[in-house]
Amino acid sequence: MDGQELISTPPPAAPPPLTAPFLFAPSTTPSSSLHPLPPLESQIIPDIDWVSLLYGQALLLQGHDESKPVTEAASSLMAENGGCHQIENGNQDKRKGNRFKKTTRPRFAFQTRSADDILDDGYRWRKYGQKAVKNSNYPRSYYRCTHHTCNVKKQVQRLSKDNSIVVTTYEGIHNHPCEKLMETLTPLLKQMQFLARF
DNA sequence: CGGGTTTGACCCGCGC
DNA sequence: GCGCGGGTCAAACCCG
Repeated sequence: MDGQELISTPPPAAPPPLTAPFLFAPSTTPSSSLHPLPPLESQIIPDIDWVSLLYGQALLLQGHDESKPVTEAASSLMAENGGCHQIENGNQDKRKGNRFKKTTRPRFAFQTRSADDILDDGYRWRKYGQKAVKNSNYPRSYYRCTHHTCNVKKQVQRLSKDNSIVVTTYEGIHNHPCEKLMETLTPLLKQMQFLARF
């Protein structure tokens, strides 16, 4: 996370009051891949909570309804916050099985100014491809979340206009806790549970 | 040896 | 129908 800056525009409407604003602040600002990315000189947020950006932990902290799948809860949360735009994604899993099955997956893109292509968002990613993209000097990298039940993907590409800008596109929502955040929070939660007994 | 990366091949949608 | 571009696969390779 060091040396990375989120570059994005504020959402059209003011974000709703949140129980943990510090967690949600970045998540209300990503620019959609459906729309032109914001000008580089727009708002810069130096410290980003990448985990909350992906909603999963925010849901855990808010104690989301266990009966609901995380993805569903996350989708509704996203709709509430108006932070992410959903688009219809075709062509999922083209290669094997249900090739032309159309699915709707949340997808959003944002820009960061960073020397590193890979942003430490708290999740573990496995690279599964890299392609040279037309009209771009830099290749696009494809990553999948390594969690066995998670089907979240992301694409990372550096802007040819300004090679200090990295465009990251997330597709899908994590259906599992973030390992890094859990590592951090577990001792705290244990301590809180211990103190709550008195 | 297991997990991650690299990279060429393959597949599909789309525009002409 | 064909070629192009984007997305994915999977074998080979690398590394701790």
